[in-house]
Amino acid sequence: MIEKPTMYVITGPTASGKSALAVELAQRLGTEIISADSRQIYQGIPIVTAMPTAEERDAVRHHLIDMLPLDAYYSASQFEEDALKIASEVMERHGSVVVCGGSMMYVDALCNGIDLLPTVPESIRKGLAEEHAEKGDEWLLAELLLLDPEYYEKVDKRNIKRVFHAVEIIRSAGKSYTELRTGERRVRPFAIRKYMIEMPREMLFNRINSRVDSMIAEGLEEEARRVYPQRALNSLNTVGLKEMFAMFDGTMTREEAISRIKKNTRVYAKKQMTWWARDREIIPLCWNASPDAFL
RNA sequence: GGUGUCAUAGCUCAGUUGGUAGAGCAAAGGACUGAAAAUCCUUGUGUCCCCGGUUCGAUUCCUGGUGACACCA
Repeated sequence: MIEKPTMYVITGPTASGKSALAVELAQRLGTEIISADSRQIYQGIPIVTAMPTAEERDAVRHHLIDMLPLDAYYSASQFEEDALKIASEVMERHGSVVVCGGSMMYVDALCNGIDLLPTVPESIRKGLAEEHAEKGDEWLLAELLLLDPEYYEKVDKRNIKRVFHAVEIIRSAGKSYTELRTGERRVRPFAIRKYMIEMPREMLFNRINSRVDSMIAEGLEEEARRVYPQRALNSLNTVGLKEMFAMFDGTMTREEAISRIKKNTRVYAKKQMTWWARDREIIPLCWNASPDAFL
């Protein structure tokens, strides 16, 4: 019996040391890295996203980073498709692949699959946005109740972004969202070992704070200023940039902006920990574990 | 040394015409299936500085103390 190829997934809260560990592991396995990061995939924002360094990228080949223009639309589903394709190529070459990233939904989409929904045409999204702006949340909720009463019951009605999304999906597909949302898990033709780096919270928060300070020292402000004209883009709705934009707009002092970045990064790290806390397949990994722990 | 003001949640402060208290920030917990570093939800017991007094009852009023600040010497 031939051993199945293995995908090693390294997740963990931001600033827990995923990238360095992934590089070490990939070197030991003689394989490549696929990034699962919804912001590192974009070009032009290497500082705020803590992109792998030139040395790391020279040492190990990285996929799905630094490749999309900021205005490109991307999603967890597209990530699933792209990452799967690359993963099978890499596994064919090397027998294994390392996935590294902190975007929770991307990791889940790759490991378990995500429902096949229609891509929403720009015209439908825009049209709905205009209608929503004009008629308000109540109207949008009524629209969902009409189109899909079952999902209407389930959805968090105060999270209007979700309501909006359901309606645009229904309009694009001509089917109810409930029909499309099967939640089915896909079985992958390879083994998956999913790890999460664990670190005492105080230590993690200290690392986050000092990482923000070094981002500032490396020129976060200049990076933010360069992309400021495009600030409405989703790719730039990101911790570290939105606070800088507020500073440029004069609604925040420099000092406030920096401490907000630290705070919001801490909140983000907590969100990641909450997400993976209910993942039964995740294997906790002590922050100072050596790559031997995997083999 | 004298006079005045203040002392309430980790921080900044509000408030109780005497019936043991609440905002912002900080912090904590959670949701999540095609925007996810997004989006959304929930959580405030604290010797109301200390000792006494008045009162059925004091964090609130009064005496004294301690500390901070301001002004006068």
